[in-house]
Amino acid sequence: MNVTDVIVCAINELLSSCDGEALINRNEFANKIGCAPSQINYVIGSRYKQELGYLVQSKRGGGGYIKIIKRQFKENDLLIHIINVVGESLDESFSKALVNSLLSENVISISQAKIMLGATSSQNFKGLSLALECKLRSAIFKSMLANCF
Amino acid sequence: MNVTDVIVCAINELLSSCDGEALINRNEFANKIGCAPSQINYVIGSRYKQELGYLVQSKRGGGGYIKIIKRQFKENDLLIHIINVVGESLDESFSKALVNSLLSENVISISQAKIMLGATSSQNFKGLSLALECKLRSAIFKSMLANCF
DNA sequence: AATATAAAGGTCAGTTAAGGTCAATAACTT
DNA sequence: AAGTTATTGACCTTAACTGACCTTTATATT
Repeated sequence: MNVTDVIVCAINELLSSCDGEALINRNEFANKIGCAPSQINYVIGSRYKQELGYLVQSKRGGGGYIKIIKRQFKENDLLIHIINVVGESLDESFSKALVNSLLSENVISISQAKIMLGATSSQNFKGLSLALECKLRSAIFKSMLANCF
Repeated sequence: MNVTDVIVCAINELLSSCDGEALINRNEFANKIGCAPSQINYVIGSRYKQELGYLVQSKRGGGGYIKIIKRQFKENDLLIHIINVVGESLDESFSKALVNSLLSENVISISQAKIMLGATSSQNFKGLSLALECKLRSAIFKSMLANCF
């Protein structure tokens, strides 16, 4: 069994015993497992992605922590589906279309839609290459959806 | 819970029980909390900034005090204030503080706040320089606010 | 009135305590 | 052999906290 798997097990156990919220101190946790602290980041980055329904929050400095939250999506599987449909790149017109379709299906409200359109507007990315713009838009779009519910 | 959080709680309690005005004697207050007097300044400086809608007044010498006043914004004034306050660069922690401030003043709803937090999360900007990240966040943040109403 | 002293609050650099990133390497898989 | 996944450590950023020293103000003394 990989160290990575051990970490995954430990986090999952925390998640299920703590109502979907695992709160850890990175150093202490790494020490208990017996690995480098940075491996905790590797595991979180590779196994607890947004598209899998997880949210990760953290704070540095004194009293710092990492929090992993498992989302209950229920009937909003549509969200997961859309998050998966959006790959690593998203252009403005497709992003607009997605927002409009979410709106017309009443998954999001008009005010939410407006914010999303603002966030993904190409105006925000002036000066960047198109490839970078689309990559960022994809990350931002998925992040908004994942955080939204 | 950090000492800083204890101080924040104590100040917030004073603010809400005293009609938006917290009046303290620094030494006495620090003594009650159990910290160095200068930590009070640290907390005020980092949590009760003018940009977040607070005014801080103080007097030294005998009978000295520190007064923290929570500004009351009318309607869209807070919105205007925030758009003005955000320059060409915005780091994650300040952006979070601004969103929370909009939320607590009921200028935006919780679901709007979540979308904004998702859109401005540093996770979206991995691989970029800090300077570019903050520049983009500023553009996105202002764009969301501008579209929002 | 001028001066000295005491009683506040302010500042800032330095310390400690976290978590984040990334490139290099090792260990699997196919 | 090539490609993917795991693992690490050196270096970075952020946050909390403190104490030595500074400035301001009020009050007591001469």
